[in-house]
Amino acid sequence: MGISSMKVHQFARGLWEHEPSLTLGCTKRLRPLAPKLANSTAGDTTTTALAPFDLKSFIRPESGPRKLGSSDHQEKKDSPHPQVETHPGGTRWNPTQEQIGILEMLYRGSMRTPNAQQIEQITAQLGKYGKIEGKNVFYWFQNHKARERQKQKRNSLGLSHSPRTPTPVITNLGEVVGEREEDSPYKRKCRSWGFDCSVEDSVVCKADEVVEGGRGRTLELFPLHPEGR
Amino acid sequence: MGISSMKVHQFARGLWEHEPSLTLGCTKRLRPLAPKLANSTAGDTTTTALAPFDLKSFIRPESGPRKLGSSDHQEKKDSPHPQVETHPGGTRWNPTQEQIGILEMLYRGSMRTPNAQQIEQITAQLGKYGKIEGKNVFYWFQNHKARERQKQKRNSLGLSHSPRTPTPVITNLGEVVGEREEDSPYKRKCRSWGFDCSVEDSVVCKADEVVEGGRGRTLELFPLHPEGR
DNA sequence: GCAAATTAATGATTTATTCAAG
DNA sequence: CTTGAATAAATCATTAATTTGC
Repeated sequence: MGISSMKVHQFARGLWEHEPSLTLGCTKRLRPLAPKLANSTAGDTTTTALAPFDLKSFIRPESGPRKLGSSDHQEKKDSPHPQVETHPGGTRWNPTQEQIGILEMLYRGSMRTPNAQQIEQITAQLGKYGKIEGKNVFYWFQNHKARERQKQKRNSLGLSHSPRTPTPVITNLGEVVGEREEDSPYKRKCRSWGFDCSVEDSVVCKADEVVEGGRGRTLELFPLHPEGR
Repeated sequence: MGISSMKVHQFARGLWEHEPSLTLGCTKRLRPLAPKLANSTAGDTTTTALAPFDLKSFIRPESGPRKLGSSDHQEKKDSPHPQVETHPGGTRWNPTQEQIGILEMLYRGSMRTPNAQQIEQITAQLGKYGKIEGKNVFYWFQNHKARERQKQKRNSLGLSHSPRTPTPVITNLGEVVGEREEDSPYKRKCRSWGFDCSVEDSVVCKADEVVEGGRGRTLELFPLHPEGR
């Protein structure tokens, strides 16, 4: 019984994003919105100041206590020293253009499900352009692949290439065909999970260390795999 | 099935070797207007040595697990039939009675989706009874939960109405939407990937070290693939 | 001109399926 | 057949471009 409903949830905060001081604020990524092109931003207004602390973050999700009946021991996740929270918990990866560019390039190059080793290296490389972890790379490929697929499906479906057919027929119930993409689905299994570099804090991943420093032994992670042999 | 992927993306490989002049296609997030990427983060140190980004390294010619003598190409992951034979030696986890017993106990104790830390500890404990890895624990819970659920579903279905039928809501797609199990389904998010114990090769995870050594923070995980061994 | 409200995009998780070892 | 392993689909959750109101 433990209980302890301590929420493991801590406050999020995007810290690493220091000020946008000079230059214009176009550092940011693109708009997630509709693909319309319109440049905005531009550098005139000095305002770029991003929101101070705005945040609806106040809306804290209130994550429920994950009750685990696990026996004994509760975590001691909280930090004794309230430092700037550098904790991973709340902030999600926010890829830079360089990172996205590289990932897309790899994707176009037919990479779909990189293995641990590849992820490790990609992460190391991308780490040069901004904070990033292996899981981000892993997820990126998963999501990109999936969304690319659904986009294509949607296209082939509703919009057969009829020059002018304003009324794309929407499939009733029949789902789309189930053909498996050539590049993807279920084909071979066997993959071992890996381990890997420990990127920490708000510090950017140091590629070099990660890649080369094999000696320190990397910590591993969870679904991990030993096998190296 | 099969079929062929005639088109190969090999050419892509060459692509990767290009320099960082990448084009960064603005497929999505990128915006044509964006003044190139270099500005990574603006104001901070521009030092940047920005690495050149050589993807070549990703495709590491062969570094992986040494697969003795087998010379194969690692390129084109697209291969229709990647004969990635798994490991000849049989590698899948073969749980012992004690391990299963403990896992089931935990399951009955309401544990469904242990987080990294928990997995870490469980693994450590179970490691006392036989070789095991974090991923095994992870998968066990996933599978057990899923199968337990489908078993129940099957029962309630074939068994006509049970004492109390929740009357599941069915969507037009035929999907059942009604209530989600109280246990698990999609409700809370937030889990941290984890990190974790460093299991060394074939060595069993040492609980003590793992548990206490907790300095790890966020590590990550991902799949890796052994290419055979 | 700015900032809250909208909204599309997409990062992160969980569940459903499928494959395959034993 | 049972079940460990792995991938794809569905979903949740957060971010940032765009809209809207002042």
